[in-house]
Amino acid sequence: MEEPKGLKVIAERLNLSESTVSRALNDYRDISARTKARVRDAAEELGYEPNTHARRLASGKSDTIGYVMPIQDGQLTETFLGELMAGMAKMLAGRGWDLMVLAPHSPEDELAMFKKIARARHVSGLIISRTYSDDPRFRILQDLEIPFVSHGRSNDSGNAAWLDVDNELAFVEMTTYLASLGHERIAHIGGAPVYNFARQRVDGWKRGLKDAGLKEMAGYAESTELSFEGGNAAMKRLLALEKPPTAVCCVSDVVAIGAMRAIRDAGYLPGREISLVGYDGLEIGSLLDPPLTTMSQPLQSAGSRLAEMLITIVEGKSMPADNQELFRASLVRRGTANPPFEGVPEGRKKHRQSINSNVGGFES
Amino acid sequence: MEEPKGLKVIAERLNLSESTVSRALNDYRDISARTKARVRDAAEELGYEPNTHARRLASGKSDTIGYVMPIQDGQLTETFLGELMAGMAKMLAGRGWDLMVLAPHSPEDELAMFKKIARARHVSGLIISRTYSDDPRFRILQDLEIPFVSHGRSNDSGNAAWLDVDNELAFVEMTTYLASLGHERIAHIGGAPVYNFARQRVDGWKRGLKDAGLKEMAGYAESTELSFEGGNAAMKRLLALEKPPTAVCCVSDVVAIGAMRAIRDAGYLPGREISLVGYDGLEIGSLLDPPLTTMSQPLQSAGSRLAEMLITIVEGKSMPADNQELFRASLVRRGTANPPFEGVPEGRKKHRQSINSNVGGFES
DNA sequence: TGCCAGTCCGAAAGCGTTTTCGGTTGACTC
DNA sequence: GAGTCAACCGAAAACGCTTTCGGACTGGCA
Repeated sequence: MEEPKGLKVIAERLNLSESTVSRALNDYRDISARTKARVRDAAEELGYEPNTHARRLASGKSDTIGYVMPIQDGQLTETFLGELMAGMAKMLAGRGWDLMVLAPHSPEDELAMFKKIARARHVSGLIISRTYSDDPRFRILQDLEIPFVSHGRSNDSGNAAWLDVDNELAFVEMTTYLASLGHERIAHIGGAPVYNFARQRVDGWKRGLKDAGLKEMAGYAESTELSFEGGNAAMKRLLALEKPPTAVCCVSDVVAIGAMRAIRDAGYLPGREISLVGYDGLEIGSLLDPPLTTMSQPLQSAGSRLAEMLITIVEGKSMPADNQELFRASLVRRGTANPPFEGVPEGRKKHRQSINSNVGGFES
Repeated sequence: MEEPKGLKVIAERLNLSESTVSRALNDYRDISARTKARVRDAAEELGYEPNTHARRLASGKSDTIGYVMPIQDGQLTETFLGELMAGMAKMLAGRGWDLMVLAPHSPEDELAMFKKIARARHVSGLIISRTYSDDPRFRILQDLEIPFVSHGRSNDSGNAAWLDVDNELAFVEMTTYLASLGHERIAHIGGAPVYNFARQRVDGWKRGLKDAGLKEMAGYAESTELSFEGGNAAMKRLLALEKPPTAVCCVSDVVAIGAMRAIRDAGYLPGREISLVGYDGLEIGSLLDPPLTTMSQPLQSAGSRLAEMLITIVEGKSMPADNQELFRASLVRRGTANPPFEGVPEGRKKHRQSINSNVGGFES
C-alpha cells in the first residue's frame, strides 16, 4: 500500500532518469517525441500525479491566487459572491491553478494578510472587490509588489488592473429608459460616495438626465445606506417633496425594494404611479409584486475574466495597467418601470394598505 | 533587493544552525527557552515568514482543506455559500490553514477532482455540501481515503463525519407552531426526495402533525422543485383541493415565496387567510409584504464548525463517526403565520389583483 | 573521581520536483 | 576522416524546510 510514488518509479520502469521524465512531462523540446509518449503512457498507467508542494518549491511558482472576501457587513450583497467565486475557480482549475479564500475580520486583519503574503509568496496574486472611492489597498498592494486585480474601480486604480461594470453607463441607460417612457421627474437614490460604484452611479443618472434634456430637480439626489431600510427612508423623503418624482433610479435592488415599500405605504402603486429601477439583477427582484425592473451585471463571467487577467499579470505577460476592462450591465425589463401614470397625480391614499394589511411589518 | 531569505539568515545572525532555528520556531522542547526567545525575536525583526511550499514538502502536511461548491443549478440558494465559506476561512486562518475552493462543472468533473486529490494529497481534507439521500460521494471519498465532513446527512453518512441542521425537528417545530396558532389543515410543500434534507423535512412535518393530534389530509403532501415556480405550482394544486389548507409548511423560503404568489393570485391574503412558513432564514423574506415567517439556520458558525471538525479528523485526533453534530434551526416570527382566518373561508376572488395589477408578471 | 542522566544543539539526510549544464550519440558537410 | 551540428538524455545542484540521530556539554550522585 505504501509503494514509493513519484518520478522515480516511472523513471526506473522506463530506464530513464528522473530529470528526463520530468522534462518529458513538462513538454520540454529537448526530449524526443517517442520518449515523451512513452513517459506519458507510463505516467497515465501508474496514475502518477506530481507532488504539488515539491513542484512549487522547485519552480518557485505557486499557481495559486487568493480571493479576498469583502469584509462582511450586510448579508444580502453576499448573494453574488458564490457565483463570482465559482467563475474564478472554474477558470483557474482549467489552467491547473488553485483558488484560495481569504476572509479578513477587519481592515487591520486584511493588511496583516497582505503583509504575510508579500513575504511568504505562497499566493501569487490577489483579487479584491468592493472597492472604495479612496481605497488604500491599491497603494498597499502595489508597495508590497503583490500582483492583483480588483473587481471595481477606485480613484486609486489608475495604473492598476481592474474589471468593472460600467456603472455610469448603466445608470445613463436606466435614466434614458425612464425618460423614453415619458418620465420627466426622475430621482435617484444613491449610496454613500465612499463606495466608488455609488459615485459612478449618481454620475450616470445625472448624465442621463442631461442627455434626455431633463434637469435635476431640487432634492432629487438622495443618498442612503445600502439596505432595505435605507431605501425605505430615502424614498419617504422623496415622497415628502413638493413635487415628488414619477420615477426613481436606485443604486441597488435592495434599496429599490425598500423604496418600493415606502411607495406602497404611502398609498401609491409602485410601477404604476411611481416607476422604479434597481441594480444588480438579483433573482429576488423577480419574485416581488410587481417584479422589479433592474440592471443585471454579469457574475460568473466576471469572476472568470478576473482570474484570467490576474494570471497573465502574474506570469508577466502583461502589465496591470493594460488590464482594465469595462463590462456592461443589461436592462432586465420586469414590472416596475412603466409610462407615467395618467390619472390623479397625487395617488389615492391608504387604499391598498387597508386590505393588504401588513401583519408584523418590517419596522420592528 | 534580492537578499537571501529563510532560516539561513536568521541562523547566521544568531550563530546557530538552521535546524536549531527551525525547531525553536516550532517550539520543540529540546531547545532552551532562552534560545527560543532569541530566535523568535530575530525572526520578528527580520520579518521572517517560512516558505509554505518547503514546509509542506518537508513535513508532508498540506494544512489545506477544500470546499466543494455544489454544482450550480439555481442562483438563489447560493446566497448562503458566501457566509458558509467565510465561516470556514476565518476558522482555518486562525489555525494557519488554508481554504481552497473547488467548483466542479459536473459530477464527473467532481469525481476527477476527488481522484486527483487522492493522489496528489495537496489538500488534506474536503468539505462537501448539498447532500443527496443516496449520495455516492460518501463511498467514493471513503474508498479514496480522503478525510471529509459533509454539510448535511445522507443515507450513506452513517460512519462519516457530518454537520447538519436538525431538519426534522425544525419542521416539527414549524408544524407545532402552526397548530398552536389554531390551524388544523396544515399542508406541506416539499422538495424532491433525492435531497436528503427534503426527506427529513417532510418527516418532520408528519411528526409535527401527529404530535399535535392532527391528521394528514389527502393531497396535503406536495412535492416540487426547489424554485419559485415550483412553489407556485404546488400551491396552486393545494388551492384546487376540495378543502384547501389554512397553513402551509414550505421546504424553503424560495418555495414559500412562490406559494405566496399563488395564494395572492387566487385572491387570498397570504399570512391572513392562509399562513405560510418557509425555511432558510433568507434576508429577502423580511423584505416581502407581508414578511415571511421562516426557520433560520446558522451559517457562519456551521462553516466554522465544519472546518474545525475536519481539522481534528485530518490530524487523526478523532474518528469521522465521532464527528456528527446536529445544529438547530430557530423560528423567525415575521408576518406570514397567524391564527386561522375567522371570516369567509373561501376568500374573495380576484379582488386585490385588480388594483394591484401585476405589470409584466413573472410567468413570462 | 567517575558515571549517569539530562539538556541543549549541530550534522545530515531527506521531501519530490525543476532546471542548468554538459556529454554522448549519429548524421552531415567538405 | 576530421569537424560541425543537431538532437537527446543524464548528473547534479538547487528549492527551503523538517526531523532523526548522535554528540557535547552540564550537574548530581555515589
